[in-house]
Amino acid sequence: MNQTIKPCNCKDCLERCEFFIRLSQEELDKVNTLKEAVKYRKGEVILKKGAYNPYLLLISSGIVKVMIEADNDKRFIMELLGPHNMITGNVFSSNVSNYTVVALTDVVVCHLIVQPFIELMEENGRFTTDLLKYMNKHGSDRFRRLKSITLKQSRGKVADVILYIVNLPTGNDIFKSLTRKDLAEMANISMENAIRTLREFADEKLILMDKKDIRVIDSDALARISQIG
Amino acid sequence: MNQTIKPCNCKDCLERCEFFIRLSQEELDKVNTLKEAVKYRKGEVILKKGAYNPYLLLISSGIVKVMIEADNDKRFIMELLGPHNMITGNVFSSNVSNYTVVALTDVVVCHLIVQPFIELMEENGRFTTDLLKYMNKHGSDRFRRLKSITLKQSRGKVADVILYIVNLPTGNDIFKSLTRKDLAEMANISMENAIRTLREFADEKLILMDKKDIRVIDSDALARISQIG
DNA sequence: TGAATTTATTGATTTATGTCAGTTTCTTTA
DNA sequence: TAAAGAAACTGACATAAATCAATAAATTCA
Repeated sequence: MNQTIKPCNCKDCLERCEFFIRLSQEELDKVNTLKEAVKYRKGEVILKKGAYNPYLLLISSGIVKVMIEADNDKRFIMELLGPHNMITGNVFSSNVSNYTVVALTDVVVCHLIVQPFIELMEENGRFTTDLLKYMNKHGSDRFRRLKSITLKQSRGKVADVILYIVNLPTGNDIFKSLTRKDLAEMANISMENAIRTLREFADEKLILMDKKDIRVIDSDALARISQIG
Repeated sequence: MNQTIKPCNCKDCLERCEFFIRLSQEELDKVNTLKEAVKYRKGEVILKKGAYNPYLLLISSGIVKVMIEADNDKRFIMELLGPHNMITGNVFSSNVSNYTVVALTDVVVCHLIVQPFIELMEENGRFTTDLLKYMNKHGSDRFRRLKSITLKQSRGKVADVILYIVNLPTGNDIFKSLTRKDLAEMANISMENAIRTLREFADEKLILMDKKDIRVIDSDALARISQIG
């Protein structure tokens, strides 16, 4: 079962988030009192679409996948997030989550209740502006993903997923936590198609596959495949 | 050629945007001095992906389509926006646009230069919070679109596009401004596929097609098709 | 450790959807 | 108003990618 620790034991998790720098110590202390840390084991659901969720989720440690789900069990993984990222989702416009968050590794998530947070935002424009910029930047990443999904075919999509993952701050070893199904759901193609495309890339010596581990050999070639779609 | 009118002649275009309500008259006046209105004719490009763009775009009148483009000429129309909507895009994190905006009808767009705007945001947390909520709400719409594109097949996608359009504030008559290619690019399928699917819906008496005009007859059935994907 | 379960892989087949080519219908404008 | 061009449509065909089925490999855990 998940363990709730309160107050949060990750004292620096706010300071580590880029958009909290404009808060005074006093404000930081206030936010800290709102925090509630929860541990999740690999594979556990952190947040389910349709669930009541008035929280901002601050990843303290570990990696999560953020995805959308259909009523059949089709899924699309929008993004992977590691430490010091915040999942805002639709919490500023609704208390019902429209996405699902699952732990890819053991994870500690700090929950920040949104209402007092909004009060802080209203009081401190600099902070809110930084937050908005932060969200905007992440929007650009999602934009690139959207472009991949809507405008490319399998090879381009899989190349993009590989490049997306190796460029994450947490980097290369994330592959060990991802199943083939995960990769397929990131590329929005079938698992078999993903496997075959990875095999192709390996045969073409663009990547090296060892069990789940994937290492990029020819980054330029992957970028070219991404480019042509 | 486009006509630049400065200062902007649409005095109320700020007041009409929901997120400007928390500005004082003084602040509003300040923003008004930053505004530059530009007229575009139907079909003209308002903003091109890759172009330098340090502006927030405020739609004063008319309808625009916001889309992403590949290097080949494949396109995906993300959203349609009408009067009193603001296109923020990625302007808070980059001055190079990653999307293209095209006028679907004759359009007047107010350009707001971003830097002084950001200063205002930093000074007025209430305003910035409202703006962020506004963006978040629009994010939810995009979310629904993403869900449609990634998890459904043609019939579900086309049903979603129809429902999306008829639920826009500007409503039903937008269809008159949209080509079959536009509808296809909204559903992210080929034009021929879109045409055939629309024909199906018409044969099944779910919609009524008269030239470009589309009228929904059986909204529930469309919702059901949307539901099952 | 070994049985059970999940995950990965491969080949065969089907299918949804895209592409192409030709025709008709609209729209524009000279 | 006629001619030219663009958009809409239709049918035939090609193909990328999904699905199905069967096997192999890896993990889990009792």
